[in-house]
Amino acid sequence: MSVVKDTDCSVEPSTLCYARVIVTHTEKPVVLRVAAPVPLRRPFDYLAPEGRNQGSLSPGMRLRVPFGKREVTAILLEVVEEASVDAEQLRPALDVLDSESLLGPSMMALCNWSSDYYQHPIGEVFSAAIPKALREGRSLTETHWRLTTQGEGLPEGALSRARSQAKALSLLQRGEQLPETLKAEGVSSAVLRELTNKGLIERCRASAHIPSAALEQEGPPLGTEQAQAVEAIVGGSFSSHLLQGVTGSGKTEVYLRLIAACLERGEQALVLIPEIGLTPQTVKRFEARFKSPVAVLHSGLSDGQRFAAWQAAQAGTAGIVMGTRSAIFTPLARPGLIVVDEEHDGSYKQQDGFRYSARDVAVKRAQLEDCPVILGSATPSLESLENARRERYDHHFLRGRQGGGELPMLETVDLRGLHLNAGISDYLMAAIRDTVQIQKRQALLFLNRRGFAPTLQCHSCGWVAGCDHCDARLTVHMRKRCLRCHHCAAQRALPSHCPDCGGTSLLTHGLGTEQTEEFLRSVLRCPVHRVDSDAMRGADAMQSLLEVAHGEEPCVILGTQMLTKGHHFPAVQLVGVIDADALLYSADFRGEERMAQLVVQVAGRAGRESAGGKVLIQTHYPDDPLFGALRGGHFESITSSLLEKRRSSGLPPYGQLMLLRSDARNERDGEAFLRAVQKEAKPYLPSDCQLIGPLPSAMPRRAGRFRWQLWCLSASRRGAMTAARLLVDRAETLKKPRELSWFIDVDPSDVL
DNA sequence: AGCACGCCGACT
DNA sequence: GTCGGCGTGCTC
Repeated sequence: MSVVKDTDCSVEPSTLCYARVIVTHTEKPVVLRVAAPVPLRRPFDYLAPEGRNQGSLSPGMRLRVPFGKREVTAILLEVVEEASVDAEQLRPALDVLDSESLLGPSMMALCNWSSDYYQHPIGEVFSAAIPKALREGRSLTETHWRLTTQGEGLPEGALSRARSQAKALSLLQRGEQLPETLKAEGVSSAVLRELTNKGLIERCRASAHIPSAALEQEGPPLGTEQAQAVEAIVGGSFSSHLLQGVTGSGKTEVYLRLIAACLERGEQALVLIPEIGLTPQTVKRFEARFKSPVAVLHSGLSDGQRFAAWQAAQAGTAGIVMGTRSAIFTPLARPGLIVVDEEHDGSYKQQDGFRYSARDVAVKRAQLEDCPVILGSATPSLESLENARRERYDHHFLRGRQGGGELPMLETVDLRGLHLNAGISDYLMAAIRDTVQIQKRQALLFLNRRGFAPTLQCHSCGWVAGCDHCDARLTVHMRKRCLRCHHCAAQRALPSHCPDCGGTSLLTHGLGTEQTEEFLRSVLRCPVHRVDSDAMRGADAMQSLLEVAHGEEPCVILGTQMLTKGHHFPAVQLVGVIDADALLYSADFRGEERMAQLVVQVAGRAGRESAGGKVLIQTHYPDDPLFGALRGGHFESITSSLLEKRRSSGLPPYGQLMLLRSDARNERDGEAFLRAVQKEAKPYLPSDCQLIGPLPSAMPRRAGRFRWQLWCLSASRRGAMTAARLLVDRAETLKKPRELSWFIDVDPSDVL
């Protein structure tokens, strides 16, 4: 088995003679295969550090290793017998940073699977699973404080003259404590330092105590369907479930019951929620039910907060771990349940770097952890519906609304030939007036375009304000008196005359939330609130809006996509979709699916806690069968007809889609590169895969770069995987212009 | 991604 | 004569 011959060593530098020592002194050579924190798709092999016995090494430990001219923290993937490179090239690792694995076998398997499935560098996958502090080589911090043996031996009433110190000691007599807990009791860090100097207290790691399964409060009684769903899902081993229930049907209560059962088994629950759904209310509802601590993970946390929540999950001290997309890679000491709420939501797909779908990773993880996974939605994705149809998922329905609310009536307004004011027909206007003035309720209007107008044009010469860096028009923002590109950072002052002909008559075309807001303000006496990313800049803007929405005050709430994400609007009686057609015009093959989901989601905001809600959808195509189905409340018939279209075109979920995308300063480089990849890959492509393109993106130039894509559509998963590896391999080997970049997007959420 | 080495232009 | 521009190549 020895791969290093004696003769090799005589000509090698002294450090490499170490290799021979290891090889000749152990029965089997020990090679440590690691993931280095670099964007490379291959692992690196090392020798064990000097004077270290191999028995204590397990995958998921961090190693300090020499890497080129520098030192990095790498993750041990596996211990193998034979290196993938010549033994002379191996260098010994410098140190092992952990006494036990940070991740455990199932998380290691998940990371390896993700790296392979999404064809993303393994080192960057681990960056999603291990917090920055640990990746930078810091040790698993001793987060808690406890009494030393000397501290434990103190007599009753010791240090009574130092009041805070005595207070700290009495708290610690109950057991170890977090510094935050002590601080809340009035113990400062100065006090802790003094006690440390006296040798009475010390830092320690949290003992792996299992959090209490006790309830803070009982839940409401379950309806029949809820009880059936709970009954069917509850259990300890792998099973996957699609929980489909309209807004207000009580999906959350089903999750809460299942989490309670999970905690009772002494296990932890992982709950994923969409990006914008992570309101303090969501967390509060869970915290109000359980005594067990909830660890929260989202993008707004500092490194320290993230590390603390990660540790609580990993050590098992948090019973519930709740977070957005990236939380799916948080290790759990005793996983027992995974919930993906609003599984259709686009924010589960990461749109840059490591382009994973947290929903799909969640299903894989449940399988590896051997626990149940629930995907919940009022409007499931076609992928999940198809999985349910194929009986990969158990399909549970919640049809009734809790608390007696009825599903709102849905009506289309035929816009053809109608006079519009800021996009609003007289019919919709009358409904708004009736709602706020007569009924004294709230109206919610949806318009998926922010700004005042999407186009500015010169009336004299026809000039149109376009972005210098993108193939896009600049949006007029009246409030800030500027023109902005919604696709890059470009922004400039609103011109007073045409830059081409000097004409002073500049017209706006089209409609945005600012304009509709202005119009509504001018004709209505009640407050009009605009909810879009411009108006919701401040940290508490959303908070104060939600306070308004939860009040009884009649008002109009006008907003973009933001409105559809999980918020409760109990006093809303009328929902208006101002421009449903714009949603249908999408160049993406998921346009209709998105539009149907959006209408149903936005409709779900109406009359949630009152009877007789109404939904008006303005469109020029009221005869489209999609609207017919929406009017009839037949979401199922929409999805089955959309699935039929997907089947005939071989698109997901009937075929697997991957895009090789390129991005270059030069207009033609990307196309040439993708064409070369295609030519190289074609002879080796699995028979059930086809390459389409290269095609320019829907917006070919964006932020000064030209974007192209090569489609790969595969009939089988196996074929898709082979093709993905092939495409990436060819793209990596082919020489490319230096400033061209490329990436693969497996299961893209859009093809724009 | 870093971080080297490497070969061509304006400076104390 | 050197400081430094970023092109190219490698990391077990």
